[in-house]
Amino acid sequence: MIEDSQPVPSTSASTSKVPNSAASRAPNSSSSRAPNSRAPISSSKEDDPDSLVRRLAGPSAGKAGLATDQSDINRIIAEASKGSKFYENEKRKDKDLTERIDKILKLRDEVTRGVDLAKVEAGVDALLTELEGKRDLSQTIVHVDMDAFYANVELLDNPSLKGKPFGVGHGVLTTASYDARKFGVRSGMAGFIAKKLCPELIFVKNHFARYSEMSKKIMAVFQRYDADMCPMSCDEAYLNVTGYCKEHGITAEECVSEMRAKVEEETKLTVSAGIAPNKMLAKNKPNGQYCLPFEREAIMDFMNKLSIRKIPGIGRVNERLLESIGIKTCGDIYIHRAVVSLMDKQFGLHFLIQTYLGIASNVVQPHAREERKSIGAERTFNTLGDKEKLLQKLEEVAQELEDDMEHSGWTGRTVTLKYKLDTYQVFTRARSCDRWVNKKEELFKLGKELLLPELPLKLRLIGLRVTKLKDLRAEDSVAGIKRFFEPAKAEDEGSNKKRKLDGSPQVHGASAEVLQEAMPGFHEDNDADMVEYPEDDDGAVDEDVFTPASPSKKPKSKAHSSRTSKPALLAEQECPICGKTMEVDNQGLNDHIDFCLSRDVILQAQTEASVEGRPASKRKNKR
DNA sequence: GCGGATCAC
DNA sequence: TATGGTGATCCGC
Repeated sequence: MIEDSQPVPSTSASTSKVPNSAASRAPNSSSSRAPNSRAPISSSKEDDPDSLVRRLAGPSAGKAGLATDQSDINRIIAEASKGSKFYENEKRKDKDLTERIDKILKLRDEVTRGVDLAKVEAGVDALLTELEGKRDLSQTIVHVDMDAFYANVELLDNPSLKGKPFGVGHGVLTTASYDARKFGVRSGMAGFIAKKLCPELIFVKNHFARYSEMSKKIMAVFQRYDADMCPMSCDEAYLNVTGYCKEHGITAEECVSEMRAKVEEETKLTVSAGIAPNKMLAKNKPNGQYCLPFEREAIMDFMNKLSIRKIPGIGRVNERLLESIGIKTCGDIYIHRAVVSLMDKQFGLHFLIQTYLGIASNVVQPHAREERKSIGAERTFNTLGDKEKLLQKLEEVAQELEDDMEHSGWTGRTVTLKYKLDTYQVFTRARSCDRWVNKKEELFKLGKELLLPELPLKLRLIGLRVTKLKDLRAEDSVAGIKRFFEPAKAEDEGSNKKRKLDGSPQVHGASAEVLQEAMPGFHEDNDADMVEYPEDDDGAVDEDVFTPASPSKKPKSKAHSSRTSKPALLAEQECPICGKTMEVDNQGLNDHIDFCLSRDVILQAQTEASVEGRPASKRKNKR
């Protein structure tokens, strides 16, 4: 199996601005712009820069294939945002990034001056050959994800929504139905913006308990095809079906067709799948659906046209940085390999070359509990400036965190306070201590010590996170408890080592617990296209991903009328998630479960990057 | 060890 | 008229 390689792009640079200048030699190629769009006709010069308009469209905007007329939609979004603090913050970030790019370009000019690029390219070609030798086409990796998961579950439960544009979620949408997506409505979009794009838009509440229920069914199906399947969220997973196909004497396509049919049969929900020799290719669903020939040529050809933004680890920032040196597609990486090589620190040569070759990790393993690095809670609220009120928010967050840590069995040594100003700027303040912390009073006290010196501030978010974790369920509980009372010192790290690869079974933990832990966080994702998968590339259109917020706990709730319609049927019920018992009716229990699911749970997942190289990003930013 | 940044989901 | 939450990683100090 191939381990992913390295770091990725990153940034950094010196300062100042630079008139692009020579550049290596920007060959036209795809790096040049679409002829149409960029006419200098940008009438109003004080218009938002193109980069800002794109930024305001949200993280998902660039990721999906989206129609080419996206610019109109972006305009509307930018217009609706204008003047808000959110907008100003985005503008600031866009400006900072633009400056950062100027520095990079200047650095590039310095670094390439008088250099024999052909020679540099020759060196890269040697690396290329070396990496090519590591190509592994022996494994059959599948990436599956549900089509518009939340929206389709809602559709299942409320058929009258069929054919109508609707969004799931309140202030911010967790999902947009296909009919809403036609208007440019996306998950993660603020409700009022969505309404502007689509006045007819219907808002539907989230029903997390339902999604969880369906998710379990789906995952159970996937697991039949790969016991080591790795769930990435409630509607997405990677599988290695090499063994299954061999055992049953079937092809990957047959296997996946069958699996998809099973999911649909058992849940009435549809699932998209990509089959390829590694995770990156599978996720990009070559040809929209299904298989890409497991051959070097086909893979190289596919990669050549693939937008750099589709590569995991390349987000909006890295996309712009790479674009600034002429790299928009993976094929462009080769064209500009000399510059990438000379600026390895900034861009990550190894990672990019691997990406160009279409080589990535093909290791699929579920995430182990002991890989967890942190646990936290945070809450957004209407801007507050009053000290007492802020402390109250902090206390609430501390309580939530305690509940979570207790429920999941963790304690830790370092507490980090996070706060967001009303300007949307984010800051963190941390403190490590000598004892293990997981109780509300401790969390609150430490948080307070970190927050008070910063006041006065006007905040819109407060969060707490604990790191340097110790697993209170590791080993036998006796040792775990014993340690809890011992002074926190570096030695114990044993519990956090990865013992996952030694084949030992998943330690113990109640089966219910294990199941819960395996349940990934919730978020809606991907556009899975509203169409059939086109023949040509550009088939699959991954869009964005949005993890739902916890249910808004209306702090104000004046005229709350809930009392008026309290149904009968009250009964002592136990929440399957947190175990708490309460006297409620079914609706009440459901609401509580929704609450639990939305804030609690949370996958241990995610740690995959540390196991297989990740394309992380390294940036380097001053200030 | 801390703080800022970027990213995935 | 209200632009999320959880977790990870990397870099520079």
